[in-house]
Amino acid sequence: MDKFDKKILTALHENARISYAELARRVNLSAPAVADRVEKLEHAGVITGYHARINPAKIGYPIQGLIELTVKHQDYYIVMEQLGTMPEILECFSVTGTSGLLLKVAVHSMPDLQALIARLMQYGDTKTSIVIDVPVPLRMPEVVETE
Amino acid sequence: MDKFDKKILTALHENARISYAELARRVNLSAPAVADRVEKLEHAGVITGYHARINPAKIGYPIQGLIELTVKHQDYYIVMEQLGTMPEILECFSVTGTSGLLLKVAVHSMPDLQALIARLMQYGDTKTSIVIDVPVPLRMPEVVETE
DNA sequence: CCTGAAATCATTGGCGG
DNA sequence: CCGCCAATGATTTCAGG
Repeated sequence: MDKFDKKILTALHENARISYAELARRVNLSAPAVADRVEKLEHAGVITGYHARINPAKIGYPIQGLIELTVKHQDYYIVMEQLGTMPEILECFSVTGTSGLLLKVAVHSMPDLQALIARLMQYGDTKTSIVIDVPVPLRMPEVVETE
Repeated sequence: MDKFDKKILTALHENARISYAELARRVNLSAPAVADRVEKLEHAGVITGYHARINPAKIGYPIQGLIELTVKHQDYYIVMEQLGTMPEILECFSVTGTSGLLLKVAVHSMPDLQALIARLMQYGDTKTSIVIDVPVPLRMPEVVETE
């Protein structure tokens, strides 16, 4: 993980669709060299994917929420299975503390949010917040050069 | 937003680095046609970016946390400014409820987490959870076809 | 939205540090 | 091991229909 890898990660985090040729120009290496490094970063698990970021509000999901779900321990695996079947759930974190799970969700309407909460309440207590704004949209940790 | 746009969004969410040629094959359109549609989706704000997903644990940030920050109202804009200067903060949501802000953070070590919390406590009460696992890594809302 | 041509890019193999 | 160069095949892009 040197300064080249650092620049590669930064550039691909900023725009994952740039060509190897363009990436090569930005980091001052040849295209085969950067392609090689990118492949190594993928294989090492540093880069785990490339994703288009889609604005939920523009495709019919104007309401985003965060739901803390306090699951009874014996239901944990049943819940995890169920979460996979609910398309409104965009992301899920298993966390320490009483709640156990934090879900990021997007829904069409308030009644839909209510229905989702009702469904989740089968598995434990819920505490819901509505997302008003996302002031820091997405950032990458500062890469620490090694070796 | 028809079935072609839906397929385009799904494919680019799954892998943002595929070529227009490959995308064209998957949706049964020509490469110029898909390139045109993608540009329109970007310009319409449906696609807001393409990002490499980087595993924080592999670049020196093994600990991820979620911090609820209850900001005193008069400090809100000062806090927002400060958050932009803290590289450990990966994402920030402004939410309803008492806490007001939810921060997703990644740090090198527990002492670093403690230091970050200490810094944030200047601006309000904090409640920190450690992320144990991310069972649903990232999903896209189901696209609803219109027109 | 498609086709087709020209420019650009990706990918491979071989060479040199 | 790592990166560069060169050549081939694929892709992007633009024109015209």
